[in-house]
Amino acid sequence: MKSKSRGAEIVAISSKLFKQKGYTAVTVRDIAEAMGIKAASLYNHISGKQEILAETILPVAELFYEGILQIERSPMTIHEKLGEIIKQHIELTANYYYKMAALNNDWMHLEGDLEKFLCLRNGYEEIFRKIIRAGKEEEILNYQDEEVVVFSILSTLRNLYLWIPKKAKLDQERLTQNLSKVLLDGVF
Amino acid sequence: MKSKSRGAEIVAISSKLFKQKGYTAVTVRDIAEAMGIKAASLYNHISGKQEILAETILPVAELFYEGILQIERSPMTIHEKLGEIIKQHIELTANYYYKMAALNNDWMHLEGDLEKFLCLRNGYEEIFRKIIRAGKEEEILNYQDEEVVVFSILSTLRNLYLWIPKKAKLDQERLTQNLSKVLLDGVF
DNA sequence: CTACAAAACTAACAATTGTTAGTTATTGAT
DNA sequence: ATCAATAACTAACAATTGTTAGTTTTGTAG
Repeated sequence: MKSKSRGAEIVAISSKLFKQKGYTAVTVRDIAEAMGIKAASLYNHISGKQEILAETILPVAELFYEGILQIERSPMTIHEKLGEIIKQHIELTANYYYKMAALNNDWMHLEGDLEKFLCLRNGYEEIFRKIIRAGKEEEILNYQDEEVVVFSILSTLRNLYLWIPKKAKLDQERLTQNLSKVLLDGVF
Repeated sequence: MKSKSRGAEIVAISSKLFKQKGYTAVTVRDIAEAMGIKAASLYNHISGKQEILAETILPVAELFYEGILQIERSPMTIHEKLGEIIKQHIELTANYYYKMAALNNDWMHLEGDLEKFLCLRNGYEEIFRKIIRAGKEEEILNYQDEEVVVFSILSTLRNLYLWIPKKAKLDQERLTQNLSKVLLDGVF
């Protein structure tokens, strides 16, 4: 990334396009047109299409990982930790929902940084699972199958990017409360 | 689709590739190689790449829609209906998880049949929402925000395709019970 | 064995892809 | 006003894309 602000602009516009059609279906000419310049001019600011993808995905993946690390180490109760995890997902998704689409759907097209991404993703899931497990051991949570719980909560949180943009009206605090209630307490 | 069984083979193999990389990143030469033939030979059986995508997505989308129509019309309680919806998702996903990936991630690349797909998808969601709403009106379900409930349950069900292949050991009936419990009753 | 249909092949096409080279315009500090 | 850096441009490239035309192989029914 040669310049700073112009490069970030390219990443921002690209992630919008990635959300619509996916990384592979977006051409550098699409990106250039959305920027109002010619395709070749992009290369004054970026080293290639791959760099755009990496810059779209990795910084956000790192925010998620650092966030859950912080939560894990803090002296909160299990209940509070789960609430904070949900809150972090909502906050980060509200700030980066275009990039979240690539993070969810286009990570497999990372070339140089695929391994690093998988470390972050697996690390995140591991910590989340550890908290869910501790909840059962402390007899705070009650479930049959750990995998089902981890899968269903993470599925919902990872899909927030599809949904949050439409619900900007519902403020984040209320959404955090409502979603926590549904995910943790159920609806019956 | 000129022949029947060979065309279905192409669709089956293609959907496996679509799950790994997405429709756009899979070339007809990739598909041909996976079939053990040359790219041009595919065109003895299909009219084009688009037809493969449509044949991957639409039949399964129709199964989902017809299934939920059946459930809606049946004389079950709300509780039973929701259980049946979860069960249908698990069964169809277990049978078609490769195709489910395209249904979730590549539907926007449909050209001729995009509108038809969107009707099926929106119709499905509408019926599901109606059942959730009826549950509250009959004071069987208890939640703050209808949209949050619809979103979180459908997110989990739509992500099953990422997860069911690994859990073939856990039989479908037990999974249906466990998932229903987690989604509807929560974990606290 | 022959004949015919089904299904594979080779070769090529036009269009599109990401990227590079070389050049011109724009901008901001001295 | 000058100079250097920044950022745009035009033109072209090699590779890859989906697809077509024409030909040969394969398999099966008479």
